[in-house]
Amino acid sequence: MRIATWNVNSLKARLPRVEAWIAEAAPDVLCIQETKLTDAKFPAEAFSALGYEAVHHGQGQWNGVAIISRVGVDDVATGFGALPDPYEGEARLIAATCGGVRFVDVYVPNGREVDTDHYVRKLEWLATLREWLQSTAAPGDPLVLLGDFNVAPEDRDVWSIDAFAGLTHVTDPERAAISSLCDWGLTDAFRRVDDADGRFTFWDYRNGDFHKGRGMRIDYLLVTDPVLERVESATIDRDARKGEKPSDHAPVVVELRD
DNA sequence: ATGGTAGCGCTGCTA
Repeated sequence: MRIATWNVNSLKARLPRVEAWIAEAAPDVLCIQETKLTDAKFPAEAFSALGYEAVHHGQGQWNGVAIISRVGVDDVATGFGALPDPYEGEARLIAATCGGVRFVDVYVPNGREVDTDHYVRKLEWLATLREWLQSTAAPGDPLVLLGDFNVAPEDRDVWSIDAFAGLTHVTDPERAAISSLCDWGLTDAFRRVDDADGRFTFWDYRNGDFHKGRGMRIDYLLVTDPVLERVESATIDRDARKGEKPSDHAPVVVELRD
């Protein structure tokens, strides 16, 4: 089974690129973030034309997450259920079971600047995610928590740690929140098979960052042990960041043995 | 080169 995560930065602006990528990469399950659409405007028929079922959780203008699958979409859930959401009203989580694996697709809040209200609520959102996970799933389940985490787990996951001094995405509390998720029973599937530096999934549109190699690895797939033992390969599709109207993120693809 | 990009939606916010 081939699974992928991709922050598309507006599905309206990116639909032609997403359709082309699906046709070429042929994922079984693609989880996307930042659709920036209402549910009413989600182009489900574009995906059914390619042989995929899709479920979407959106609000319009900002955020929005979707799961696109050709191996079924069952038991769909959105948001944190009964738990209070520090970003109430923002569409940042959708979960579904596809091909026997539970997928939890997240768009973690950016946090803007350290020690602001947004940053504090980002940490609370991640703590809530851990609590929600613990109350709705077990580490022995085949599960993938994937998406745009807006946290670079290690110094080598940014192009220059010095350039990030005092900024969000690399602070100890943010990294501790990701570690806490992993402590529950998750492992970074990409790092399991690729230990190299300079592996990035996001490059800011500004300053020509992509062409200068100034990126960050903030999109990943955290998997439980039953999925980890099936991981065959993990790649970042940098080509998807090139060409006409690219997203500022590249897709991350993980191949699982059957 | 002391500014640069992109998307949303129409003024300035978000990333």
